[in-house]
Amino acid sequence: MSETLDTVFAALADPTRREILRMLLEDDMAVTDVAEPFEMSLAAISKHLVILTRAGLISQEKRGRVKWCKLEPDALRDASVWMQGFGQFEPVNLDAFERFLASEMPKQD
Amino acid sequence: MSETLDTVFAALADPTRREILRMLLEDDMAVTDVAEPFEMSLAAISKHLVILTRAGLISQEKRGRVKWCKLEPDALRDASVWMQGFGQFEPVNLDAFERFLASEMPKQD
DNA sequence: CCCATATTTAACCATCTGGTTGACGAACAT
DNA sequence: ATGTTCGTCAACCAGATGGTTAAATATGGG
Repeated sequence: MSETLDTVFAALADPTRREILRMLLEDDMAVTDVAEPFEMSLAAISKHLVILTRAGLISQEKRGRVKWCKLEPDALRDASVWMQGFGQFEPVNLDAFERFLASEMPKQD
Repeated sequence: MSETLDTVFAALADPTRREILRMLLEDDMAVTDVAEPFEMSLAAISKHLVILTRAGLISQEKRGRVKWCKLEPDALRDASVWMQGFGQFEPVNLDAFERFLASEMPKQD
């Protein structure tokens, strides 16, 4: 059903990949620049970027020789929604959903 | 840094474990009852429960022969906070919410 | 064309994962 | 005491994961 959650959560389960996402939060980056602060090969980083891309968490666009990596935070939405379902512990009934909705609605911007 | 995020996200990256959490949202359950709806061995479910326990997402308490599993939704807080750092995706829209609802419904076909 | 830069691919390796079956221990019931 | 139910443990397996190095594939610049 939601293979997306599988791949998103799996992608987030690695500290290197979370750090990459954090870096991309500041700005788009070329693959080489993403790799620079890590003490691992460029090939390893390239693999991590593939995993992040397949999870939809980043997108990559090639301009010339350089492939730019861009954060795609929308991909976190489903996962975030799933997790927030557990924030309202207690019942799983519609009341909880309504409270959830009510608490989210005003923040529409 | 936070090994916790590793284990929490890794625990969430499996559909069986997410379904177990969903079941526990309704009520505490014995291990055997957790395993019942799944088409896999009790031993396999037992392993999944260990992973969820180590991630802090559930707790287990033995009363007599029966080991009860209890959801610990607080463990999701750190992960949730981390994700909200990417909060460019503004809150939850109804579309996403409907998907959440659907995921909470008992499986059909 | 030749060379350097940017990135991926290929082959390999060690370890982790998710599943199996079967044996085991612990707690109850009769 | 014997057996049954509950759950874990041990050994095993196939496949995924995270890393390596070395070769290959663009692309851009003298």
